[in-house]
Amino acid sequence: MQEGTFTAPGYSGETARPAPNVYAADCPTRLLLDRIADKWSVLILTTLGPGERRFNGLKRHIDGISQKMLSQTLRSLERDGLVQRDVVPTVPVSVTYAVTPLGRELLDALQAMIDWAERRMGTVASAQVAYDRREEELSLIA
Amino acid sequence: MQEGTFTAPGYSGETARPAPNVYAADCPTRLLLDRIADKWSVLILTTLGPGERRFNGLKRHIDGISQKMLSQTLRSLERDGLVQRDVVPTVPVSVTYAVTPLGRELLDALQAMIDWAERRMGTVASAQVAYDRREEELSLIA
DNA sequence: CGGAATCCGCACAGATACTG
DNA sequence: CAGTATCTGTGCGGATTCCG
Repeated sequence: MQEGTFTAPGYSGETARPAPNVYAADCPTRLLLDRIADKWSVLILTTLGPGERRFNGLKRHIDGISQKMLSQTLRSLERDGLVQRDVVPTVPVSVTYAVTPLGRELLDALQAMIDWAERRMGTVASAQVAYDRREEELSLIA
Repeated sequence: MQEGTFTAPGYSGETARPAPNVYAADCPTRLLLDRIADKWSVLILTTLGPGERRFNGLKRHIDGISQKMLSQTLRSLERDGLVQRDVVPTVPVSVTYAVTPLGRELLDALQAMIDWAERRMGTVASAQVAYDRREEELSLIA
């Protein structure tokens, strides 16, 4: 087994405890975030959105990803049923990846977030500049 | 300054290079993911969704978050213009956090993803079990 | 109450080399 | 082409302590 395998936090030793609150650590949103709130998962999904791609095709398209992280994240997505891996036994072997129907659903659900990023990341960048400038001024007083 | 300040990757030494492709490292989606694709940002935003909260109120509601990460992530969200911090000079001082209009927009955009998690994380969990069982069988053959 | 400062482990991510 | 194996380091995130 390779080092990082994206295992769930796994609250195993929970034998009849207070159970803090229901929003808690096992709410669906947190479980989802634990899986796709990383640097590459969403990028891979969106890249596969228009159609299937091969390993090195993905690697070329997603600038800066290492083959290790690509391989690792693809396996995680495959395990979660979001991506399907198909091996075509040519010589040399050719492997294609595609989003599953479940992955397509998630991709659709993520689209609003992606659209927001296109529209608003400029505003966010401005907010940062303004914030940093205020901080700068405050530190000059002291 | 505290240790982690969520600075951008910062491609500084890029003096006239090939510039791989346009999807690249500075597309809006990646910039957004670099900021909110962490363990706590989305959780804090959704917790602030219904209305403003105080520091320890947030800490109590988000099970498992440490003071450091709460403080750090709140500052990051404030810097990005997504969350507003208000200090009420009572004794002792009371500080409230609320989503800004920009943060509200993002929250709305994230809602589809959250809804999907509610509906489908069960399916994802099943897919994992099935995947792990297949892997188990394969390793038994070898 | 609402943090800041410090210490520290370990998981994650990158680089490199090798394989079928 | 499509990966795995191994080494290494950085920084994320937790625990603890202290402060206005």
